[in-house]
Amino acid sequence: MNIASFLKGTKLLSGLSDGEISAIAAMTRIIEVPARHVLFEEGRTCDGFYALFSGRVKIFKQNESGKEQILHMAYPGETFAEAALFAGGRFPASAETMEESTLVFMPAGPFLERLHEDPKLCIELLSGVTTWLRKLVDLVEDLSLRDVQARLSAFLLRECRKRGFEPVAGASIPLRMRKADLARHLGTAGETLSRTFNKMSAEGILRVARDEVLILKPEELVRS
Amino acid sequence: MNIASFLKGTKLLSGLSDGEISAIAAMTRIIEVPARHVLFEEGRTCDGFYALFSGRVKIFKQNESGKEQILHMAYPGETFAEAALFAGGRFPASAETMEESTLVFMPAGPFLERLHEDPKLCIELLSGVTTWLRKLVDLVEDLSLRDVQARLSAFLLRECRKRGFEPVAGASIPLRMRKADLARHLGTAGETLSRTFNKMSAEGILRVARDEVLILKPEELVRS
DNA sequence: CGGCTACTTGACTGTGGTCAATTGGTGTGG
DNA sequence: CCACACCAATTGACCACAGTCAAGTAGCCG
Repeated sequence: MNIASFLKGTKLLSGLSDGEISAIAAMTRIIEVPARHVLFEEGRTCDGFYALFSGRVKIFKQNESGKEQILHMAYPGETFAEAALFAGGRFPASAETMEESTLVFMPAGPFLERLHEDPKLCIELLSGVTTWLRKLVDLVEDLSLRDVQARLSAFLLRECRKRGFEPVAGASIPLRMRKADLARHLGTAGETLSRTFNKMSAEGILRVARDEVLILKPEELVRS
Repeated sequence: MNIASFLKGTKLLSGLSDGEISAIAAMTRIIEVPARHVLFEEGRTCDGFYALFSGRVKIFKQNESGKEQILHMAYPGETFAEAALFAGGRFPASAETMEESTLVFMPAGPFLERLHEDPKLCIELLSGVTTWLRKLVDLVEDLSLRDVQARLSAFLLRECRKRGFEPVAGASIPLRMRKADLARHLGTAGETLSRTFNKMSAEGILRVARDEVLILKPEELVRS
C-alpha cells in the first residue's frame, strides 16, 4: 500500500498538503495483526495513535465482572486514540481487533513535535477530537435517557445517515457486526436485543435478516 | 474584576503569555445573569464559549419526557462549550445557571481567528477538549458498567482527589449541590440516591449530613 | 454428518424508576 | 416566639425494564 495516499484519505489528515502528508507518512509504522489482538489496554501510557487500513477494531471499556461497553467500532479509513496523546497521555479505554487487520501506527513523539509547527494539523485534530466528544455525548444520552428500543432506533438512523441516505421505507442496513457486539455497543445484553428486534418486527417497523435490517416504517424509528 | 487576570487563572488559558491573554481578554464580554437562566440550548448554533467567574452552571441533556442527565457541573474558574466551536458548531447539550452568576463570554469568530495564529493556544485547547473526552468516557463507564452505589462511590472519590487529598477515614466532602441534582448527575432518581445513602450509612461506610458527606471506610468506597 | 458458534426463546429475578404520602428544616410574618 | 408555608429530602408500596441463567434452535464449515 501507499501510506501517504491512504493517510490523505483519512478525515484527520485530508486537509493537509502533499508535503505535510509525506512528512507525516515518514514517521509511521505498518502493523499487521490477527483477529482478537489487543492493540492497547485502558490505563496504559499512550505511545501513539492508529489509522485503520483494513479490518475492524473495537474500542471498549470493561468492568471487573466482565461486562463490556463498546465505545466505538472503527472501520477502514478511521483514526483512533488521537485524543489519548494529550492531558495525561493514558488510554481511557481498550482496543482490540475483531478481524485480521492492517494498521498504520503513528508514534506520539514525532507527531507531537510536528503538531507544534503545524497549526493546520492542530485544528484538524481539534475538530477530530470534537467529533469524538459529540459521539460520546450521544452515547451518554442513549444510556441514560433512552430505553433499548429507542437506542436501537437511534443506531439504525445513524447508520442510515452514515451511508448517506435519509431513512426511507425499504432501506436495507447492513449491521457489519455480530448481534452480540451490537448489543454491547448499545449497552444491553444479546438476549434483550433479540427480544427488541422481535417486538419491532411484530409491530411491522422492520424486518431482520442474518446481518442486515430492512426498514419498513422509518417514521416509527424517528418517533422513538 | 480584571478580566485578563481572571482568564489567566483558567486552566485553558493559563499557559499563555500576558500579551496573548490581553489580546484574548479584549474580545470578551461580561455577562451577569440570575439563577435558572438558560445560557444555551442543545442544537443551537454555537456563537462562542464561556468562562465562569462566579456562580454555578449545569450542562445537561434532557429527553422528551423531561428526564435530565447532568453532564457537568461547572464552578468558578472553569471554561465550557469550547468544544462546540468545532465540527458543526452546534451545542451538543444545554446549559443553565443554578445560581446568580457572572460569566466571561468569548465570541467564536475572533477566537477562531486568533486560534489559527497561535499554536500554543491551539494545543491548550486540544488538551482541554481531551479532558472533557475523558470525563465523558468516565460517565459512560458509570452509566453502563456500574450500579448506583458504585457510581456514588466513584463520585465521592473523584471529589476527594479534586480537592487534593486521598480518601482517608474522617474526610468530609462538601456536596456543593442539592441531592436531587447529584442524583441527576449520577444518572439516577433522587429517591434512589436517598436509599443508597441510607444503605451505605447502615453499612458504616459513610455518614450523610445536609450538604456534606463524612467518609468512614474509604477502602469500601474504592472496592465498589 | 457432526460439531461449533451465533442466535433465540423461556422463566425468573433484581435493580432501580415512579407515584404518593410524610417528615424535616428554613425562613417569613403575625 | 410560635404558626405557617414552602421546598428538599425521605420513606413506602408498587411495578417495569432489562439482566441472568439455562435450554433449545438454526446456520455454517470442515
